[in-house]
Parts: sequence; C-alpha cells; structure tokens
Amino acid sequence: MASDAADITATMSTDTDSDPSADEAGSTALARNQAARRRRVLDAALALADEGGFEAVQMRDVAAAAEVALGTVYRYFDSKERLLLEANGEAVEALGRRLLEHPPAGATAADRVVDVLNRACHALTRRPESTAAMVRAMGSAPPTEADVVRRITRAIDGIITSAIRAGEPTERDLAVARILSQVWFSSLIGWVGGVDPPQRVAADLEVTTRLLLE
Amino acid sequence: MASDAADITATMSTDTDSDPSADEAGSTALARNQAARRRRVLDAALALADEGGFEAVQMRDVAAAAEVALGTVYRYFDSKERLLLEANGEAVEALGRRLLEHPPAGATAADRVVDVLNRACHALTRRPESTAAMVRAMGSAPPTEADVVRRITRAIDGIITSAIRAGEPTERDLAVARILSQVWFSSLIGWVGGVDPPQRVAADLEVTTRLLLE
DNA sequence: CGTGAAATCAGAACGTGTTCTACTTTCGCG
DNA sequence: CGCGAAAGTAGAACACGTTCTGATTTCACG
Repeated sequence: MASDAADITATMSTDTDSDPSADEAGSTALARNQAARRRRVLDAALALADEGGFEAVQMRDVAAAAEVALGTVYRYFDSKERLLLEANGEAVEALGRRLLEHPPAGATAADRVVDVLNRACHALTRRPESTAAMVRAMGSAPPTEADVVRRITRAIDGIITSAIRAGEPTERDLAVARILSQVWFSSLIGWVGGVDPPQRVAADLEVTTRLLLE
Repeated sequence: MASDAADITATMSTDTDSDPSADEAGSTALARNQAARRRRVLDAALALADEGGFEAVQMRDVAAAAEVALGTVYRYFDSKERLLLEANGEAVEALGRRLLEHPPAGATAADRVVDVLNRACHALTRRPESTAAMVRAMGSAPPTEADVVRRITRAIDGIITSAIRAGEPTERDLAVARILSQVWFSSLIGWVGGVDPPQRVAADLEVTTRLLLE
C-alpha cells in the first residue's frame, strides 16, 4: 500500500528510450517502468488529442497506442478528463516557463500583459485540437478533478501576474490576474463551443487588459 | 416537411391540463399536442436536474417521466446538452424579466450592477443542482448547440447592461457586460467543478464590478 | 368517413467511458 | 533462489447517450 501508482512524478523526456540501464535520479527500479508507462499514456493521449480533439481521445485507443492495458490507464488516471488535464497541464506549465524566459516587452503593465497573452494565445493556436480538448475537459471536470484544474489555473495566473510586475504581486494584481484568467477561459469555451471565432479570444483579453490596467 | 418539430414554440403553462378543448391562440390542433409533449419533456428534464444535477438527467428517465418515447425526446432536442440548455434558458430569461421588474437599487452603476448580480446569484442558488446542470451543459456544448448558448449569453448580457444604465448602452458598457458575464461563467464552472466555494461566485462578480466601474 | 403522410411508440442496437474478473508477470526481499 | 504482493494484461460486462427499426397512432384533408 506504500506505492500508489497515481503519485509517481513524471520524469522522463518526451522521446522513447531504448536503453533500459538506469541513469536518471529515479528511485529503485520498478518505479522507472511505472514512470515510463505513465509517460507513454500521457504522450498517447496528447497525440490523439492533437489530431481529433476531445472525441478522438478514446480510452481504448490511448491504451493501445501506449501499449498498455485499458485497466492500466485507469490505474494511473481515474477518468478521461484527468488524463487530458494532466497531459495538457504539463504543456501549460512548460509554456509558462518558456514565456518567463523571454520576459514580455512593454513599458506599462497593460502592454506587457497584452504581449504575454498574445504570445500565449498564439502558442495555444498552434495546437488547436489539443487545446480544445483541454478546455472541454476543464469545462466538464467533476469535483474529483479539482486538484488538476487548480494546478492549471495556478500556472495561468502565474503567467499573468509575472507580466503585470516583476516583484511580489499586490492584492490588486492578483484580482486582475484572476479576472483575466477567467475571461480567458470563458473565451476559450466560447471558441470551442463554436459561439465565437478563435480571434475573439485574444481580442477579449486585450480589451479586458486595457480596461483593467490603464 | 412544413412543420419541423423543433421549432414549435413553447406555449403551455407549467401545470398539466385535463381539458382537451382548445382556448389558446395556438395553431391548428396537432401543434398543441406537440407543444404539450415538448413542455412535458422540458419540465421532466428540469425536475430531474433539480434533484440530481446533470448526471441525474438521464434521457431514458426524462422520456419516462414525460410519458413519451425516447425517440420523441430526440425529435425535439438533438442532444442532452440542448435539452438542458433550452430548459434552463427559459428559466434564465424569466429571471431576467423578473429582475427588470424590480429595477436595481443604487446611485452608481457599480452599485446597481452589484445589486442585480447579487440577486441573480441568489436566485441561482435556490436551485443549485439545476444551475450546476446548466453550467455543465454550457461548458461541454458542441458547436451544434451554439445558438442556444448564444441565447442564454444574450439574456445574461441584457441583465447586466440594463443595470449599468437605463438607456442605450455605450460601447464600453457592452465590453464591461461581456467581461462580467465571462467572469460569471468561469466562476460558476469553478464552483460546479469543486474548485471554489459557492460564495466565490458573488465575490468574484463584486470585485470585478468595482474594478471596472468605479 | 377514409386515406396517407407525419408523428409516436416500444424496444433493440451501437459507441464509448468505466468497472470488473481471472489469469500472468514483475520485482523487492528474506 | 524462491516467495508473495503489487502491477499488468486481455477481455467481458455495465451504464448511458444516441441511433435505428418496424409497428402503430394521430391528424389534416379530400
């Protein structure tokens, strides 16, 4: 009962490995296989999502693509939503890091935020299907998945607050960041649901930013 | 091919009728039965949603409760999402009308908006399960359902703009209203998804209103 | 009233997320 | 090495949204 499959932290890089000899800092040995399986499942899910979006991620197909039994997928991720959220959560966090490396240009907070949000939107647009899948998963995630959702939300809030100002964010900064991330999410839902055209997302974010920060 | 079941406008009141003699302005006769069936389905869906939320609205149960065949439900509503959105859409529009009858109190636009949003949130809280079901349906509605979603969004935007000012809304008013409805929706999703406590919805809305309107 | 098209019905059938079962493999550990 | 628990596997089974089928009913209209 000590090792719960669900808490194995993702370790391996994106490519498949062929050499079974250990070199990572990973623990005792068995855990490496588990991490590898977990990663294969995540990658398979992401690959399927990139092609056909939410509907294309069928659990049987994920299992097959990851060369794993269906039951194993469910051992690691207790629902399709969780699988998608966890897979895309990594991507969002990676995006956040990448955005931080090239700090936003602009003299005013508003300009910086608009800049970073534009870049973020642009990045998301590169993988529309997979983004749509994540949005849909967030939009219909049951409370069981609240923790992953929070993780993603936090990552997004981080992207925004760090664009507003360099040091510690003020109370107001946090409030503004929350609003922006909420507008962002709603806009994405509108896009995924066919209610608004995709450009509307960036447009909404820019309007909101200007209203809140200038 | 003239009469498509889907475009029958809802007519009857909420209670069941026993007297088959016509008195409504309704068209030829057949359409009355259709309207009645449609209404029974909507009411059944709403009743189930009020008890157990989204998951409790099972199409077979809806059909049974409405004393209608499953196929008939699908003749009127092409998906569970549409059924829920249409049912709750009526409720939202009714809520909008009711809010308009008692115009919001407050000298400033911010105060009025906060007032009306508080009342609206309070109304939604009265039927938490059904509200949650609607939110969930909006969050996972495919593009096929874009029109109903737009109808609901419009109703909500109307509630907000009319609270900002009496006459014609300015461009800025419209932008503010859109932001508020987006924040509202995201907050509801956060609540339904167990990410935030229910009070957070009204809190988010108040913070956003103050930031945008004072 | 009789007729034919549209609507409805009861229920089977299908797809996909999720769970369950029974068997087999892996691996830490004495 | 050999054992036993944990993890994995293949596949059936179940739940619920959705679609399909063939028989039956309703109703506008001649």
